[in-house]
Parts: sequence; structure tokens; C-alpha cells
Amino acid sequence: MTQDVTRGFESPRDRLRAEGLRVTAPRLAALEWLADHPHSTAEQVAAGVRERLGAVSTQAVYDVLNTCTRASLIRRIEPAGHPARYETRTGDNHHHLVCRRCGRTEDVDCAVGAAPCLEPSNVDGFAVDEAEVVFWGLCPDCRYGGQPGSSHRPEVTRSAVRT
Amino acid sequence: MTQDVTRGFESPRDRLRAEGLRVTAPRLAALEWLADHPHSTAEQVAAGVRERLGAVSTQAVYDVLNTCTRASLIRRIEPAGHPARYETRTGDNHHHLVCRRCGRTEDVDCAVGAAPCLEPSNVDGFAVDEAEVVFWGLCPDCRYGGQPGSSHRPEVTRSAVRT
DNA sequence: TCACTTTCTTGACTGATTCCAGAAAACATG
DNA sequence: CATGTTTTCTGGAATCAGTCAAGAAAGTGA
Repeated sequence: MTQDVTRGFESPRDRLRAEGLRVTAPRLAALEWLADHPHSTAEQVAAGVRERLGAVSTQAVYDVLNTCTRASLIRRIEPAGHPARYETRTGDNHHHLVCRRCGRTEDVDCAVGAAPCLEPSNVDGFAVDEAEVVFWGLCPDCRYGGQPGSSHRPEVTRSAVRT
Repeated sequence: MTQDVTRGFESPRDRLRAEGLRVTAPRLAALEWLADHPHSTAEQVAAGVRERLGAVSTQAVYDVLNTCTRASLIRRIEPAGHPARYETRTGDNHHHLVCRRCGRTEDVDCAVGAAPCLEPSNVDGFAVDEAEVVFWGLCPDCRYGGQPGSSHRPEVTRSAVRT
């Protein structure tokens, strides 16, 4: 059982209802899967959903994920060079730690206090509504272990900025 | 001529040489284009390169961009949901302001002083080497103007936003 | 239960980018 | 300025993640 910020208050079913969304088996399965497996890719969610329900179309999964994202029931993060990942922890200002090599993603709470990095609220005429922070690096497995799974193409980013 | 941080010191030709890369027409054209049109997409770079050189394959452009990115001559940014963009300003820790709607991208210097948001250097066993910050919002055109859709041009940006 | 929506299925399709094999060009030499 | 390596470019096919479309199926309110 994951201890998620937004979980425990309401069941997936109630949360769907609260947003005026229909309660369907694929939606429940996807939300439940994500509650226990945060940062899953669409493909992983699809696998998890099929594990419980049997055949479910890929399109249905994307639809569920998009609908729930739009309703803020889940949050989508799209690390450059990796497929999108989803999580149920929404509404708080937390950021992510992503492995350049395998895409593994972990949560990082705001390092510099409450709302860091969200200084510029109206720069150059832009109406800024979100500050996204991604920490890039290598996860333990990719640092030490040799080949973690499939062949990931050589990562291109090597900026290594360390202000 | 744009006054870019990394430009003015060395010409594109010298910068290629300094990295041990061959000096080819497509590379020069791409680097020059980017110096004057920061945050261009691969497609825009291709168009700019073809403007000077005539026919150049798409693959050549991607190759040039990848090679130069790997050599840190340019930096690639990949805003979620938008094609990757490239810029010649490398080596300093500046971040980006991206329009949710049209993808227009602007530079933002660190808002919170020197090293904002780059607190965690070794979290959870990860070896963090870069903190990427993206401010999401709507650009002036998309806020007020109706349909920016078609006018999705290179959007020659005025860089160096000071906060 | 019935009608009315919304959602799911199937399958084709897109856009951005990469892979492949061979032709062409760059550049350190002789 | 020829020559031979080595690296890069061409052209086309392929991949990957994700979307679009039309009709069938299921959830919901009366």
C-alpha cells in the first residue's frame, strides 16, 4: 500500500465521481495501479490494467490517462527522451529525479523551501502557472550495474551544469 | 548579429575545430542559424540550413544537431509535448520559459540567485548532474491573440530575459 | 427499464526522430 | 595537389509514443 498524498482520503471511485467522471473498470484499475506504482509509463499502466481486467485496448488506457490528467486526478510528467510517466500525487509542489539512462523516476520534495524556483510569475508577458524542476542524473543501477535492460541509445545531453 | 554568451569568442568554425569535429557546410550553417535564432526546432534549423545551402537531408540536420549537442556546442531542450529545441547558449545555468500553447521558448536567468533548486546532489543514490527548470505558461500572443496556430514560425526570440 | 451520454474497441495514421548501407566529402599526409 | 582514411551526408525504411475516427458497449439519471 503506497502512502500517497492524495490517497487515503477518497477511493479512486469517489475521486472519479467527485470530478463528474464515469466510474469504469479501466479507470478504477488504472488509478489503483498508479496508486501502488507511481511513475509508471502508459505501457506499464496498460499491463497493470490488463492484469486485472483481461483485454483492454491501448487506446482505452491512453484515454483514461488523458481524461484523468485533464481532471487533475493524476499528473503526467514527460522526461525528455523518455515516454511519459504518470503519478497520483497531485496538487503539491514536488519535483522529480530522473535517470538519464533508464528513465527511472523518483519524487523529490522541494529542496529550497516551499515554492522554490517559482519566482518569475510574469516574465516577458508570459503568464507563468507552473515551475517544473527535473534533476537529471544516473540511478544507482545505471551507475554501477552494467546494462539495465534494453539498449538505451547514448544519451545526448551532457551539459553538466552545476551552478 | 546576436550577442550570445558563447558567441563572439570563437566562430562556429573554430568551435567545431576545438572539439575535433570536421568543419562541414551543414554544421556551419546550422550553428550560424542557431546563433541568430535560438530555440529553433530541428525543422526550423533544417529550413534555415537549406535556405543557404540548398538541399540538405533531414537526417543530416539531425546528425549535426546530435553531434554538436554531444560536444556541448549546442544544448537541446525538450519541452513536454513539443518538438525539441536547440540553442547555442551553453555552459551557464539558465532556464526556460515555455508557452503551453505554441511552444515559444525564452531564456530565463536563475531567478532565485545563484543556485536555485539545485540542492539535491546525491539523492537516493542518484548521481545528479543537472537541474532543469521549466516555467510553463502562456506567451503574450497566446494569451491575448486568438489563434496563434498557423503563425507558428521560428518566433525569433529576444533572449536574455532579466528577472 | 429506457433513453442518453460517455467511454471502449479496432485499426489506421501522424510527427518526431532514428537506423541502415552506400556515396560523398574533409583533412592529414606524401 | 594527389591519395587514402575517416567521418559525414543521402535516401529510404522503420520505430516509438501517441492520436484520430467510427461504431459498439457500458454507465447514469429519470
